[in-house]
Amino acid sequence: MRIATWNINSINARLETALRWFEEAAPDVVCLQEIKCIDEKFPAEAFERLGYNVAVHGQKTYNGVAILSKSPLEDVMRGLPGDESDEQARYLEAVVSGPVPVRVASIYLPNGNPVSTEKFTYKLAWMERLKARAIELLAYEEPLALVGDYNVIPEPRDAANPQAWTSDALFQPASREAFRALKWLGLTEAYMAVDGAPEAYTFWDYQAGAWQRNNGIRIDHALLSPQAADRLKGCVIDRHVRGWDKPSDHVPLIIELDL
DNA sequence: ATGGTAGACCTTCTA
Repeated sequence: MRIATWNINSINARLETALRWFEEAAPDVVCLQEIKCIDEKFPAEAFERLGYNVAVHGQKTYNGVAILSKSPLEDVMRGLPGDESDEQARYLEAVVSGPVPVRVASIYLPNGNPVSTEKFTYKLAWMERLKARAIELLAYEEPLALVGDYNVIPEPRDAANPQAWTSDALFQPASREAFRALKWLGLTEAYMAVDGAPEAYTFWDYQAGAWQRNNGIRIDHALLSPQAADRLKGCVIDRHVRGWDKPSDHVPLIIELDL
């Protein structure tokens, strides 16, 4: 089973690009972030025609996440627990049914810039809530994949020009520590776990010719429970999609699980 | 030191 995560940067502005990739890659499950629309405006029919079941947690203008799956989705949960006042649509969780069910979460972790504002404290608080949810889910001792745009550059090797990110929320020591703390719970980062783990990026800014200069960062990640990591067969970044017409600034990250 | 791009939407915010 192949599970992908992709920050699509508006599903409606990107529908043609998205469908092109779905037909090319034929993934079993796709977690989308930054759909930038309310549930009613998600083009679900276009994906249902390709055989996908659709779960959406949308929001007007900003954020918004979705899960698309060829096999039925059960136990759908919208929103990250831990703060009733949080209205940002950044977390959607569901169980992909099958002989070996897999729980999947589509995560759009807050960007957190600028660092000296409440946006950064919100980011860190959100990561703390994600950690609490991960502790609950790990207790099930089942295959679990927490995938998405984490907005964290884990290590200097994950940026073409790490110096340029030192004052950015994505590369703050506190952000990186919180990401490491998630992994220390017993989650395996899929991309780093596969043989080789070549230096590669998942995001290139639209500005200043970042793609042409390969000035990218690796901020989209897949964290796996031990029961999922045991079944990990591969993890690839679909880099070429960034060179298409009307690209998202992110590209898909795909994990393959032997279920 | 600044500007460079993209999307939603109404004018500026977010990234």
